[in-house]
Amino acid sequence: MTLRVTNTLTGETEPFEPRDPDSVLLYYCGLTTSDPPHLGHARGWVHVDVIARWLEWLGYDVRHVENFTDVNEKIVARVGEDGESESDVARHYVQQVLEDMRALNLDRAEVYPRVSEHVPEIISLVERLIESGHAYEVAGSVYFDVTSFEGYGKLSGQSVEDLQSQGAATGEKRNPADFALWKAGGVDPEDIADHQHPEAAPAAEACETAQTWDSPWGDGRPGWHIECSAMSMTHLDETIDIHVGGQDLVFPHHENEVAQSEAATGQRFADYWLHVRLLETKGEKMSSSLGNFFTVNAAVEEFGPDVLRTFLLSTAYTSRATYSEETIGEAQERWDRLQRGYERAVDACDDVDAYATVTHDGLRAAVAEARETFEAAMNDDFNTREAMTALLDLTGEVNAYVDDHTEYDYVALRRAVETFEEFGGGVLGLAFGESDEGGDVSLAGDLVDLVLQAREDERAAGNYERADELRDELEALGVEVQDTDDGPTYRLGENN
RNA sequence: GCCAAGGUGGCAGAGUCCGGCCUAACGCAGCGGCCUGCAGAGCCGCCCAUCGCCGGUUCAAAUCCGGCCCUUGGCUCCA
Repeated sequence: MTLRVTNTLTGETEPFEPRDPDSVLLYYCGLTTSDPPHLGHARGWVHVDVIARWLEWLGYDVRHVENFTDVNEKIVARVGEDGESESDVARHYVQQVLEDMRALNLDRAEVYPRVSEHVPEIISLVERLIESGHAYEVAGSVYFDVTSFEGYGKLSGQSVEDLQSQGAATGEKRNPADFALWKAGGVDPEDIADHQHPEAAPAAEACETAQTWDSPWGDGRPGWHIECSAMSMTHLDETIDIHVGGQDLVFPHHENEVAQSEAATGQRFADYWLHVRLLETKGEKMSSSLGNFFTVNAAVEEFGPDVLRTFLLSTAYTSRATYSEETIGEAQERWDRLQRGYERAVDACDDVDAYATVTHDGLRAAVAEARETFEAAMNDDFNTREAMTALLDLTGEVNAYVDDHTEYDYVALRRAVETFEEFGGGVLGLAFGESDEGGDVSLAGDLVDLVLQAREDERAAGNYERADELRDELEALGVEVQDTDDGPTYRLGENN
C-alpha cells in the first residue's frame, strides 16, 4: 500500500514518490513572530508533525525544516509593546513558539531557520534573478517580473491577466502583479500603523528601530516571499519533495515562491504542495487579525496536550475544522475513551488470568484489522480522523473482550497495547504509556489506594453513605473512582 | 468581479480520486437493557440522514457528467 497525498499543484490526490527513495525533504512555512501563536497555528504544526512522524514510520529519513519570519513590519509594529527592538520582539515570540511546540509534544524539526540570519542568501538569490532577467531594480528596490515566468499562477489557478485587471500598476512596479524581492530603506510608518494594536501606544521611534541591511541596491529589507525560497534551498535543496503551509498562503506567498525559485534555478521548486485548511470559529477563520483566537498557551493550560491533539487530529488536514466548546468537548471524550481502553488492555495483560498459551482468534483479528485500517488511513493522504477511528474501534473490541472473558490471550492483548503505543503514541503523538511515574505520583497513588481500601471496608459494612462521602472527596481532589467487578479503580483527571 | 475549496443525521465529521458489501463509519447528545448498594466506566440494542437543488449517464450514484443556489478561504499582513 503506497502513500497518496493531495497536491495543490495538480489538484489531485496522487502517489507520493520522493526524489530519493530513502529520504524526504520537507519544508513547512512557519509563522511571523509578531503575535502569540493560536490554535490555528497549532493545527498546522500538529498535522505537519504527524505527517513527518508517519513518513518516518514508513522508513523515510525525513529532513524537516520550519522557518520563522522574524523580519516583518508587523513585528516592528510591536516595538515598545513586546520588546525594545524588532529583534527583541521576534526573539520573544520565537521563544513562545518553541515552548508551545514542546507543550504540544511536537517532535523537533531539524532546523528552525530565521530570516534575519539568511539575508546574504536572500541577496544572492535576488541577484541571480536580476542577472537572468526575471527581476528589475527601481530606486533601491527590486521587483520580480511576473510576465517573465511562464508558469505564474499554476499553483493557485490564477492567470496573470486576471491579476493585472485587479488594479493599475502603481509607483515603481511595471506590472500590478509584480512583487517586491527587496525593499529600499526601512519600514514605511503607515505600514506600521496598519498593524499596530489599537490599544498600543503609537511608537514613533519604531521605524528607526526596524533593521536594514546593506545590499548591492543600497540599504533595505528583504521582501516577504523570497525568504522561504532562500531558506528552503539553503537548508534542503533547490528542489524539495514536500512544501506545506496554511491554506491562506497559497496566494500570493506560495505562488510567488514557486515563480522566483523556479525562475532562478530552472528547476522544480517543490514536487508536492500540501495545504492545511483553516480552523474556524463560528464560521470564520481563527486569526490574529480578527482577534477571535485562542492562544496555544491558554489552550494547553485548559485542556492539556492530548485533548488538543485529539481535537486537531479529529479532522483530516484537508478539511476545515470547527472550534467550539462542543467540538473540544467531543475530543475530550474521545481521548478519555482511548485512554481507558488502553489502560484496560494494559491491566488485562498484567492480570494473573492472562496466559501466553491461551489463543482467542477474535481479538487477534480485531487487532490486526485495527492496524491495517490505521495504516491505510494514514497512507490515504494522512487521514488522521480515520486513523483515530481505527484506534477507537480497537478500544471497543478490547472493552468487550475483557468484559466477556475470564482468562485472557496475553499475546493478543500485548499486541493491542503495542498498537496503541506505536500508532496512537508514536504516530499521533498522544501520551499512551507515558503516565507520570514520578516518586510523588506513586506515593499519591499509594495514598489513594489506602483511601479506597477504607472505602471498601465501609461498603462491606454497608455504610454506603460514608463510602460515597469518601468517593466525593476523592473526586473533589481530581481522582475519579470507578467500581468494577475486579474491585475499585481510579483515574486522575486530565489536569492533574 | 476573479481564483480555489466545500455543502452528508440534533451536533460534529468519515466516505466522493477507484459507482454496487453506504440499508452511510467513529464520537457526542437522546432512548431501552445488562452490570452496580448508588454513581461512573463498560457492554448490548435502538433512535436521528430521501448525502445543497435540478437534470443526465448507468443494471446500479453521496460517489461520474452538466447547470444552479449557498458557505468558506484567497485576490492586502495571516498557519
